[in-house]
Amino acid sequence: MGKKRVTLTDIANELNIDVSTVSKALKKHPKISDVTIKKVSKVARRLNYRPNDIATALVKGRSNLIGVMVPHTDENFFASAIRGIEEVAKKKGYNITIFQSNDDTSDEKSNIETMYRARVDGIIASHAMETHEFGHYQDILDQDIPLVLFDRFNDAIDSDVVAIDDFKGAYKAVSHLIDQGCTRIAHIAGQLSVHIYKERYRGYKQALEDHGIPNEENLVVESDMSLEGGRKLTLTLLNNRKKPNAIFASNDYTALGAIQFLQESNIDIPEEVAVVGFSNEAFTSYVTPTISSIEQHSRKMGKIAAQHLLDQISGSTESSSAKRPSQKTILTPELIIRESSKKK
Amino acid sequence: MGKKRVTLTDIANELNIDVSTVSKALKKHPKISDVTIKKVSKVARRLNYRPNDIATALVKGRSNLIGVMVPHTDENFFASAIRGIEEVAKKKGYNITIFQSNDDTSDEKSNIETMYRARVDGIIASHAMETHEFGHYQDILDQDIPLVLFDRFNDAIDSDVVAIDDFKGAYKAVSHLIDQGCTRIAHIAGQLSVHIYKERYRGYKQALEDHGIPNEENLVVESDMSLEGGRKLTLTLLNNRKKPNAIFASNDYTALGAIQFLQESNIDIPEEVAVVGFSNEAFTSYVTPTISSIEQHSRKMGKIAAQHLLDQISGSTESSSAKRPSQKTILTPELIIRESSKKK
DNA sequence: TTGAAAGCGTTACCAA
DNA sequence: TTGGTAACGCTTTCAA
Repeated sequence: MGKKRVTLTDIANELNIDVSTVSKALKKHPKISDVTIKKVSKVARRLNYRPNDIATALVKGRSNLIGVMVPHTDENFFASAIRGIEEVAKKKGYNITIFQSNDDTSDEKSNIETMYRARVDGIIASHAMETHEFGHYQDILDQDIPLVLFDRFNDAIDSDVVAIDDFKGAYKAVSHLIDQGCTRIAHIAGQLSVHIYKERYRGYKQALEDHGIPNEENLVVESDMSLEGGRKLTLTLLNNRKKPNAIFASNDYTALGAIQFLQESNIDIPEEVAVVGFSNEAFTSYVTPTISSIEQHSRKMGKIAAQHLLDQISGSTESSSAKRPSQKTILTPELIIRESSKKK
Repeated sequence: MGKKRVTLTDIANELNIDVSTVSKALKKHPKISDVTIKKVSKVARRLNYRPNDIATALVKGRSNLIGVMVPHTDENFFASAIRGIEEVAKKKGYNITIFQSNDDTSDEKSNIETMYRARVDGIIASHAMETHEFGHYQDILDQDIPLVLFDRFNDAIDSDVVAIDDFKGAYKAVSHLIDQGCTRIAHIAGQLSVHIYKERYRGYKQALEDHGIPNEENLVVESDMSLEGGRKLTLTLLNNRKKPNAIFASNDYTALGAIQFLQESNIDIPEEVAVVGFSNEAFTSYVTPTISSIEQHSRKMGKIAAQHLLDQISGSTESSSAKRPSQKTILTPELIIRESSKKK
């Protein structure tokens, strides 16, 4: 049996005063005399009293808990977003509890259910890759539970959003390759049913068009975003009659796969084929050659998401009848140029 | 104002029956008639009722929450340990809430305070690097709150422990280098005041001794565990009159720094200097040359830690008067041989 | 099979 | 300045 914890009642009994007095004394309520405050805090310290936040949450109707759900906690991007969220939330006295969907819609639903039951004060989420129906997110909004979607979101849900401009990121990457003199630029895309990958593909096409380079269908391949996928698809691309002289990959793992395959084929990087990835994973600056990539500002994204959520929470506490319009923050991605695309 | 949530009372009023009946009906208590159960669940579904876990926690005295504290959530090792913890905990209906100490003892203390106030049912933690006084952990034990320390622990605290055998890991790494014919093996150590780094140093020395290789003081340097530190100290090591022909680094970042410096100095790896790191970070298999390292089984560590904690929790529920002795699980690390140390 | 009431640990309101 | 009491939403025990 867990040890019996010290309660306000214990302190009250010890001093022969009322619990309500103890409660007020501990929070230095102005109507309580200094002597009482002193007495109470002394006993509280002696008994090693710690408030029971669960009881407080029940009466206040607030848990001071923020639910955070991401596809995978151990992916660099999400881990650092979570870190950003935590920094901001903690400063305001909120704790966070973390859930992962494993990119599985039914896990996602059950996580939302759990958060709801735990009466979190708000939810920050990045939805599962395979989620295409967003009723469970709409339910959150319908319950007036503050919600912020980050990185992955969907226009069907009118919530706050923090994301980067994937279109612009891709546009920058491809324009840079064109600057370097590349003329036949291939694209290893992600599943085009997914918003962010579609946007990256759009940015790729737009950049080509704006620079008067024709868009060739067989220079675009769709991958599963794995390193192995990057290798295989690079082989496919090199089998083209007219080989590409650059590859823009939708993430860094496929970019790395491409680079490995090119190296094994004795193709010079970046002179014969230049490569740019996406996400700026830590390893891009460790490998040889270092890989040019797009920085997504994950930590900052997390911070902003938390900020939006806290705004909503404090907004909903006030009885402002007007409904606050949802906030959409789209960050500008940054191109980091490294060896894999910088020609002499 | 957040929307008013549906409660048991709402359902009871709707049906003109008592809350207690509703409560029992919803959990299909055997003494409640099937008709009532049907009626109740129908209304519950219609009103979209969700139990308030906070209220339940208050009356049951259990929060179903596990507190997890690590130095940094965005470090690969910890992120994947957390993932392991979550998998196991969730299966048993526990949620986890995550805290990071930022390797700062005062953050660590305040996190413990918060967890205590939140009435977590148990704590899994890896202590801050700079923590050398463990009273705040002892407090947890004194309150009979289940505690498991993982990876970083201290003998001053008699808690459950899950860790790897750092001594053995280092021993394996160094023995492997000797097998490869290396005779002058340097060691880039971590702060030797920290248990795990001290153990790795011990393993290093023991391996040398067991193979009849003299231990030379100036082949051992202490680093801050950063990539940059690895580079600088490799320079120091190469300045020795008799240069080393192998380096055993206490983590993968310093190993990578060493490799970069060796490459820039046109020293062949592994023929002239072989390198082994520690932790088996993902990037070790991406870089050139791939880096030999020691796998620490972080995910598994997390799973076992959670298992130990759940054992403690269920043990403390039973009124078994006998105090359960603390469980120490020491995993055996695994040597992963890659290009940086495998000679032809 | 159902109901009534007490209680979990706090807070908040009104009365003393 | 302090005390009493109801209330938060649920579970549990005992009575009906």
